[in-house]
Amino acid sequence: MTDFKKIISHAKEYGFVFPSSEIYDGLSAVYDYGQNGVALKKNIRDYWWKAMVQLHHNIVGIDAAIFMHPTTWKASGHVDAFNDPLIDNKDSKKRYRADVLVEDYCAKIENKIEKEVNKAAKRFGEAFDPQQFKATNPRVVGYQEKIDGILKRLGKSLEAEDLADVKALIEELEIACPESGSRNWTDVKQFNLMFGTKLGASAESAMDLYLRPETAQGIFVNFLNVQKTGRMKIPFGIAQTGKAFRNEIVARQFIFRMREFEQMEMQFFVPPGSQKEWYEKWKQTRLQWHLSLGMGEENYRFHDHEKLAHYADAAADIEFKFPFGFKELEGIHSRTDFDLGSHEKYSGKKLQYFDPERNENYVPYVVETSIGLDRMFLATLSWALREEKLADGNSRTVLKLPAILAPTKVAVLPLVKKDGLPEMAQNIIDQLKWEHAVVYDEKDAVGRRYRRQDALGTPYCITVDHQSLEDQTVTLRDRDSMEQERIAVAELSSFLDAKLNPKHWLQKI
RNA sequence: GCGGGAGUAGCUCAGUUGGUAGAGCGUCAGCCUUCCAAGCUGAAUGUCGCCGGUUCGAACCCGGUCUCCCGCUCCA
Repeated sequence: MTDFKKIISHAKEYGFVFPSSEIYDGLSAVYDYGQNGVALKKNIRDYWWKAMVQLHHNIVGIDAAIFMHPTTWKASGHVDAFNDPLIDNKDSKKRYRADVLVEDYCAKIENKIEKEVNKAAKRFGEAFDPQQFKATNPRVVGYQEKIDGILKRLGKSLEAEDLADVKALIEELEIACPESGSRNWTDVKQFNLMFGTKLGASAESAMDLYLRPETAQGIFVNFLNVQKTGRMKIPFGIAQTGKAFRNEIVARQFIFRMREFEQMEMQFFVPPGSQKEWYEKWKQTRLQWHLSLGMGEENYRFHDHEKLAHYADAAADIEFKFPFGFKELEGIHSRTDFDLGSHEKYSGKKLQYFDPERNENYVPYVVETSIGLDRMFLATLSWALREEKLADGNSRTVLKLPAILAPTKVAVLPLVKKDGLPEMAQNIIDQLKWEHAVVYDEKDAVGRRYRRQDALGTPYCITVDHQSLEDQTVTLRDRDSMEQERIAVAELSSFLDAKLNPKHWLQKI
């Protein structure tokens, strides 16, 4: 069994992640978080929120709706960039954008026109008028009419979403696969990476909406609301966590690429010209956040984008070493003024900031940090899961989650379930539960209960024995070292605080 | 989307030339009272992914379909 399969079955067996709607055979690339998974996920989210919002005086949070005005996605570029008519060649197995194939075909005809024009220019010499030649030469006119006809028909078909006609066009023009020369095409399919839905109860009055493909736009459209009501001064940031939806053609690798996923994003607004500096700063700050969890410096690396998205002037990923290799975990993008500028254009509203230091208005530049919460969850889980060989020859399955993220922090175990030990254990739980996630277990030998907690990632176990009744001390067992120490019940709270208070973790950033 | 592999108990997997299902671990109850999973007794849990076909009879053969895994492809 591969490591990755082990992680998936461990996630299911111990209540972290279940396939969605499993009793109906599941739903492709959709997963549910179980009782332990939801706690781990929430702890990751909280840790991020504390680091980003609570610890930065100039970063505030919002929670924007998943539904947004449809024009949002025109402005963001998603309607164009996320919406492609695709066609596959059955022989070469290559996939192309159908409209690009047709446009390339037209470009070839245009080359022919150019050749005719060049030939004529040579023939007629100085007196040659290319415009007149193009308008009168019957061959060139014929070419041009053909191009116009094709593009008009293509435009019409795409507008009407008549994909059958797009295919018919490709067949009529006898367009062949550039790679194989084959004309054996599949039907044209519209791949819209955004999920569509309807707002409004009756069909006539309904409005076409999309589920947001990224949370960032909810921040951009609220830029002025937050800036004004929060009296925010640039540079400042707006943070948000929430679900986003992408209709991925291929969604794979467990929760790594899902169609419904959760992002943790922060958009940082800076004066034009300073974006490079802030981009570098946030790259380092975000890496430090990851390193503070102690999952090994060697498991992270930066990957700078060479091909930039339409909105960016610089972009890098923080990649993590997943069981299937280094993959993107978080993106740091310098988004320029693209988004705010575009929303200005489409909305007709000014999205500018008056900078008292510069004494001028401008559209701020944006540096974005965007981390996939589900990916972070997978990174943590896959890093933490170990099959450990012990000195005595036995082995154990242990989830070495960073203690700050563990779903359960402490298990309290009576050594035996009589003689008043369960009662004392319950008393300890009643003391600790106000601060920490605590569980009780009295079933089976204590060694077995330790191993159960290991598999769930619980960092500490407290065992109550007969001596505890006499002197109010208990055994404290550490998940990672498996070492035990005797500690007074009265000291438990301060011990746990020293280990589990987020302060001690966040100070490492 | 293409190619390969796989779906049997919560998990990992057996299941003979077709004769209506098993193991280990886990779970639950009880006994034992034990500080690192392995003591004892008992119990629950399966339309063998789903639909159809062949057959007297299908977990097994055939067709379809769904889901998952790996590789390609794609990835604003």
